[in-house]
Amino acid sequence: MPVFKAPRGTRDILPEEACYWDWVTSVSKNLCRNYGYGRIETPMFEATGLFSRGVGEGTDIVEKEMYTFEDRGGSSLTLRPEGTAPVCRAYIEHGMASLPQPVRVYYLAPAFRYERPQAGRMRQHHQFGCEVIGDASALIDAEVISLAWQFFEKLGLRKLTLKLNSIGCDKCRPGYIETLKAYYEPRIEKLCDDCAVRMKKNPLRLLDCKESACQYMADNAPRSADCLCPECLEHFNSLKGYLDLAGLEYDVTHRLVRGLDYYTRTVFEIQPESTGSQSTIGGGGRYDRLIEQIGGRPTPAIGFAAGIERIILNLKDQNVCVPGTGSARILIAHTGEEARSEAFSVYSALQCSGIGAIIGAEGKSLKAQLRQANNLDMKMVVIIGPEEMEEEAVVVRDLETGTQKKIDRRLLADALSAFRINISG
RNA sequence: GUGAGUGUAGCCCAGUGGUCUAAGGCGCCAGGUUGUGGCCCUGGAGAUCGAGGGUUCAAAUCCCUCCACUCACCCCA
Repeated sequence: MPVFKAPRGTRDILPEEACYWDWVTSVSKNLCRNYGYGRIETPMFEATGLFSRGVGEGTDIVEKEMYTFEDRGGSSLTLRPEGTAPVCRAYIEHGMASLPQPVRVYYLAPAFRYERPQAGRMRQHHQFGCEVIGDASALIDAEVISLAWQFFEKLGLRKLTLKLNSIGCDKCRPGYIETLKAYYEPRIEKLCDDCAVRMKKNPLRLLDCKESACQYMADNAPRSADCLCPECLEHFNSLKGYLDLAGLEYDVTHRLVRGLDYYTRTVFEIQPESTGSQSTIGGGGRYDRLIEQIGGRPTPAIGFAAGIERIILNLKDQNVCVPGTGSARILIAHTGEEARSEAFSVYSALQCSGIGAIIGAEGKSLKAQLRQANNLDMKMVVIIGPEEMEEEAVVVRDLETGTQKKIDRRLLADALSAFRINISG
């Protein structure tokens, strides 16, 4: 018999960790409601071409990280490696261009990338993301960035920094890349092996090399923000103005570039102080060309995504208290066959009136049932045995004080309320 | 895809060739109170020692391969 394990890079979310997931999802939903974002969920897989065209042929995601397979009908499909391209596909497919613009949506969804797993890096991970489609203004950039920041604030995460940059548009970026190449060309001998490859393949990525020799060169390299065309410069400046108005602190990090090809103008990342080598818990940027690249009319847009597993790592790291997951706090114990049936009736009645409870295990001693109640952190035990059957009564025992009293069966629901049972706590 | 480290019950771990039919702690189950939890005492269940192969009279222990986890690189959430 083979022993089955969760596949590499995947993880079970167990009940003991569920409170963190509930916390992250409830914060994100409440926040999005306040910001006027509607929920969207796209399929877990899409036509492969959506990603190769949208994310970019040359990116690591497309080149070596996608879960691509052929279905029985011969179509090439890919497990969603990121959330933005599918949302744009849905925007086009459902004619959302004819809704009032911009369209604001958010999602909570798994993403799949075939990578070497590490702490904070899974083959299946979950993202909270939001996208605003159909508005090119810097005001919307500021909105998305402040939503992202608020999200982490409300979660209770501290010691985060917001990194911001502008990488220009189709008009000014080619010129910037030439400037960058011209800067690196005479220094090519000093570059590390990886950077020699980047020089040819994706010069922008030269900027975020971690080799110390390259770092120095990157620090002193020409900055994209200094090479922006007038429109991009204006956009970047007004964004910074809005962020100042919102009281958001940001570091303009000229070496911030991102690994997906579709970004234009604004890019940003939110980084925790440090959790291993995973330095980003959320990031995003503007992607004004993506929608036309996948077949829509030219439509500006901006988005943001955060990794839920990484958020949870940081919540634990920072000892953030999250609300407990609501759970039954009453156990109905019973001894004897007759009492068992009665216990089940009581149990059903409580459930019907919305009072959470669990029923004691059949065939276990009263002692065992009480021990179980204690181990499960129950607040209250209702005891029904032959004696109570005789008297049409039940015993209600408060496990915290150790006191109990016998009451008339019909008064049970009232009595439980009188004990101020907190069934959610 | 590259490099390094680790792998003994649900969890933490002892054990570095024979005394290991693998020890201890937490947790779980049960008894001590034949209708009462927590503390205490006692007992029990639970391990093909990550998997497969090899060396040896003898392997948890040495060697090889694979798998997984962790860390770093790469990249990203």
